[in-house]
Amino acid sequence: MAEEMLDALDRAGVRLTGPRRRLAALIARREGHFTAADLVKDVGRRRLGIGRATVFRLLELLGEQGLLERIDLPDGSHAYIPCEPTHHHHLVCLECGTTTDVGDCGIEAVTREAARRSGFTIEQHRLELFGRCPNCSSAN
Amino acid sequence: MAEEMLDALDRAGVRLTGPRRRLAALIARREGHFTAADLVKDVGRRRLGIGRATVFRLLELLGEQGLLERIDLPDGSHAYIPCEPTHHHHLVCLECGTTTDVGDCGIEAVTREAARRSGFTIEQHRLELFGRCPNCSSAN
DNA sequence: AACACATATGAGACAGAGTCTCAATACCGT
DNA sequence: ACGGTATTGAGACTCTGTCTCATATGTGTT
Ligand SMILES: [Zn+2]
Ligand SMILES: [Zn+2]
Ligand SMILES: [Zn+2]
Ligand SMILES: [Zn+2]
Repeated sequence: MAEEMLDALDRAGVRLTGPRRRLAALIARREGHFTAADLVKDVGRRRLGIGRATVFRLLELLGEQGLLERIDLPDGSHAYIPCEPTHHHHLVCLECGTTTDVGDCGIEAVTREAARRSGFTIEQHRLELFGRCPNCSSAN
Repeated sequence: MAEEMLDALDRAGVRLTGPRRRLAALIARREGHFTAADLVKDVGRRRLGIGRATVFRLLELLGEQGLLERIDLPDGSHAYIPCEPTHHHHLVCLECGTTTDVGDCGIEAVTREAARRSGFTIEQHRLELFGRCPNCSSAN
């Protein structure tokens, strides 16, 4: 998982620096979604001495490579999800943060229909599903 | 449109104060989506002397009443759209900001299918469609 | 292995969004 | 008109994210 990110960075032609390697490892060991602040806290806790700016820079880079997707939680804050670089959507557990990928399942048909009705040209869409994962559902 | 908001506020049991009336009027005359900062700027331009905090407080109130929906633009910033309080989704023009409502068009089926596959209990979802409105499409 | 130079880094300043507190004010039922 | 309570504006504050710039570190070349 960390290797995957580093490979992608290499392919993208950027340098494989120490901070980037350490951050990739931190991201790889996280579960579910996380915020930039979470990562910064991890860095602090392990005294890695990596600057805040560097964390944000890497998040942006990985986002561009499609390995991280930024979602907007219902409370308005931003979170990241490690991701395959193909188009798909996310199911986010509001309790434990676990996420699952969801294939398009017919969304394309919905956007086509919306385009037809409205006359808009649709260029991108964002679908986020929130709820409880099987674990958290049963352990109510 | 402004009346609609004021009625809803009245029904919600909050006071119909001067600042709220003036803000409702400002919101009513906006077109397309707008940010909190846009509203604050409007207030400043017209020297209405309404504090920033009051603007945010009203946006939250109207959101709770379902008359305003907060969306997350592709660049990560938040914007508001005046809205009917029934569940639906938005088509946002990336060029001029125009928005159009879209009924569910089959989204429910998509969420049901996603729930079945993943075992999640889905509680809410957010679908945002971005593109160009008929005007902006033709005037390329 | 050392070099040269572009890229990346950390610190901290900065800008913007949104929240909070609190004394002063304005609404609204009586 | 009055009184109690909800609301207000000001400004402090917190948090997110960006920017700058002097320094450090990769990396292709020798
Ligand atoms: Zn994904
Ligand atoms: Zn869960
Ligand atoms: Zn709407
Ligand atoms: Zn348009």
